[in-house]
Amino acid sequence: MSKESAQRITRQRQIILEELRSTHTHPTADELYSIVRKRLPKVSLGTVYRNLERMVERGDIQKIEGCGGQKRFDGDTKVHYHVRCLECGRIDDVMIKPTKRLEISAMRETDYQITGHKMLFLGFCPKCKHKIHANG
Amino acid sequence: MSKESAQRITRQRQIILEELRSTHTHPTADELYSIVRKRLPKVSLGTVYRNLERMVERGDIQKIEGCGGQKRFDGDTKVHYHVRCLECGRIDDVMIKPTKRLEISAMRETDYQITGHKMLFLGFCPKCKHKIHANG
DNA sequence: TTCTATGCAAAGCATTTGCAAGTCC
DNA sequence: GGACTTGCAAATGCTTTGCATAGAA
Repeated sequence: MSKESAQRITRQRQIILEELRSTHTHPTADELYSIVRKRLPKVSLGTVYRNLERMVERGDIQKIEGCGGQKRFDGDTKVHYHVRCLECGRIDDVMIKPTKRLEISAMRETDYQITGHKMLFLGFCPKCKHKIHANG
Repeated sequence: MSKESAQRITRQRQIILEELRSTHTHPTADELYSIVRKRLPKVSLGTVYRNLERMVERGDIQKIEGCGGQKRFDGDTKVHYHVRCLECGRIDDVMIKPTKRLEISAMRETDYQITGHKMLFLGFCPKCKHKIHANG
């Protein structure tokens, strides 16, 4: 029951992963679908969703939630943080080394067994922060 | 354009806020709707959604994203963290004092102007952590 | 009275799913 | 050949919205 069925390397799966890994824009399933379709015009959106979900489960990619309606995906498996621009919605990586210290404090506080954490910084990106100041 | 129109204190709005503040379960809009309906049987789900959204904008409550399909809400306006049980989905508060230190590091790293952050711990709640060990 | 808020129902959007056909091993 | 995947389209689930009516100020 806990054994997963074998994985097959399909052309769709390869290209989806390849394209996700070669971008830094943290695309939505929909955006990635557009990208992949340039190489695989007949691919379906369902296939993109199914594969992304599976890759997340296997730990091959990361899912970023809490960025508005659509989920976003990140092909970088290194554990790292993200930042979202409150003005334009853009997501960037924050290559701070995540700290176990906070998890230990949280574990003491809650009696949970804590296995990880997700951090999302909020603010204004280099382009938008000037706009904001001009209006302020 | 940045001036908001006046707010009216309706019975619906009052009760929605009251009920959200008096629970610690971080309910979804839907769950809160069920609760509110006990006191206001004719309230509509749309009203619950509209009011929650407005309260979030005004900073009267917090929205918790990244916990699966539905958004969750927290009537506690004190800044604090959350933890989600990977087994049963339960959300609890983590009353760690959020640190500005990480925001400062992130600001250096990214050239964003960072105004805040959201942290979600992941793990197993006191009830579920025993189950997991039993199977492990 | 005036303008915001509500209830209801329909619409919208992202995501998931069923199924027959296709493909990998 | 058999099991896993895909494409297609319909279905699902959460949330938003339009509109006439009700209600707060």
